Amino acid sequence: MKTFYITTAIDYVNGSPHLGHAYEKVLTDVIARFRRLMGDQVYFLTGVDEHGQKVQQTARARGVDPQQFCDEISQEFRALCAKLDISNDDFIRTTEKRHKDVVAKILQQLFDQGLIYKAEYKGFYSTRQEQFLQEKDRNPDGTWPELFGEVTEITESNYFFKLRQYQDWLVDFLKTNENFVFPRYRQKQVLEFLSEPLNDLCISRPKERLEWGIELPFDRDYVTYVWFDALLNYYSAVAEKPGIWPADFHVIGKDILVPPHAVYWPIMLKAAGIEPPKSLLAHGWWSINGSKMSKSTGNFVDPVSFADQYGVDALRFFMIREMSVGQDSDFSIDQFLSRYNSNLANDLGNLVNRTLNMTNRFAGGVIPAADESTTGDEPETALRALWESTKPEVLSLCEGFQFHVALERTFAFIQGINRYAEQRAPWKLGKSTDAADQARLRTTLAYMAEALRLGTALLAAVMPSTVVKINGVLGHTAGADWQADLVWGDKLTGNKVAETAILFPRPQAAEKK
RNA sequence: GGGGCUAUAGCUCAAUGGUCAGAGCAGGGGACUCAUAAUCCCUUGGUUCUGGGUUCGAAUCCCAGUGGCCCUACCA
Repeated sequence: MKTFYITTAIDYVNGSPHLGHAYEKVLTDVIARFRRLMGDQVYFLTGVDEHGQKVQQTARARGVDPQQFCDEISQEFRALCAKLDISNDDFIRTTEKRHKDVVAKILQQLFDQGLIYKAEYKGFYSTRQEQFLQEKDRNPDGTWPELFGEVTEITESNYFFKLRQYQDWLVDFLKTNENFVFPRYRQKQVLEFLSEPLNDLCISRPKERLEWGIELPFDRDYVTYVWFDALLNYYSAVAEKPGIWPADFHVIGKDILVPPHAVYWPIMLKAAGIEPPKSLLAHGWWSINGSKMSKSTGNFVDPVSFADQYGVDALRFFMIREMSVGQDSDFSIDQFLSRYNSNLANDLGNLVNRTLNMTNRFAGGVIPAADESTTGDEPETALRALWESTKPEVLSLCEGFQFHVALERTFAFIQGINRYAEQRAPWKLGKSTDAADQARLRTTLAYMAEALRLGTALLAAVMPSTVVKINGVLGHTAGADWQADLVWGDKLTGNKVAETAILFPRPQAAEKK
């Protein structure tokens, strides 16, 4: 079986993690967990991009060595993964030897193949910003904006990769592989970009203006342009591990689809004789309270402290429930609390608690067997029917990355369990001594618990620790075969349940502590 | 300037060109008491951004606007 290989983009360590980083990790994690649950063998890679000009500049500004700076920020990203319950199998840093070796090897190979050549680049250079400027950077009157400081036209020798040579191949590749980019409509953007002739890609920076990078193996006066370096992480991480490459999905932000991932990357691989990835998944961006994320204006959410305050699974749930994959979405505390209270605290958390409480009160804390004389009745058949329609729908939605709708359907099922409880009213049945009522009571408690187990199982990819907790209070441990567990049965019969469980305390109450 | 996406109820989203555009939340009314003031039932609410067009039929397809987001290669 070929491994399902999925990656996030590697995060640039120029700054600390924010909500966008958290989302990408959680989204990728949900896909990875879902594939594992479906029986695939999964390899999940994430990591950090540590070279380049901004890292060098920021490290200098702080008066620390770039490597030391990278060590510190990289640790924050590792901590983010741990905090968010990300199930990555590997974490790559582009300053690691395993990565640098692969980059050097591929550069040398492309150079030997004659696909890299030296040429002069002429342009307007801003010393203050340490970068070449584009025509679009100019003021309308032709002058350069103040932030660039002194701008001079200079000529610089650099190495170029023959990108253009592969343009026709790439267009053909994209037309043959219509599902290369998800969502599909984004592939149009790539093809539109390719309707103009590509320029060859400058893949070097002279050391006089940038030292913090991977040295070109064929010219030690230069370091590698950071995109060329960074993209190779997906391959370098698994170059020594057979059976993993090619990647099934690179999960990335929509901002880095064109040109790096959809143009540079497939061409780099093609040129090096390596199979291209199977697909790219481009997700949208979060705004915060309706406007762009910005640290300087304080419009910023720290995912780690947010998770500390409200719970990791609550944050994971919100991000996946709220965002339609590929589209943008807005993050606000009001919307978060609305989802938290209605779905997590009221629908699910309260259902867990009332199920436990009634089982304790009316059945001595042991989940009874459903009584066969009643399982053909309308409330029971309706609940089972709801499950039978919910399950395939949710699985199919998850296969298509429609996780936000899948969660909506899952919670509709959970609401169905609450509705079932109201119909049967076990608190009334419990007061009756009639044998038929006692039979209905046993069935009701059994059905509530079983339905809860099943509904919870559908949340396994999104809220892993919540699932363990709910199973725990039901005296249950999920089996190795998830799909086999998604079958209505009597797995819980005879289990001793916990006394009580407040899984999602109301935030107001939590704050009073 | 060029390109891609997007706009549906107060909010977040659904709706292979085909019944009266549907859900959840919020709002209003009622019921219930096992439960985290919870749950359940009923219910208000739409010029599908605007203007044209194609079609027997358009939220959906085409054209033009408007707002938002992103890209437009050497910052990543």
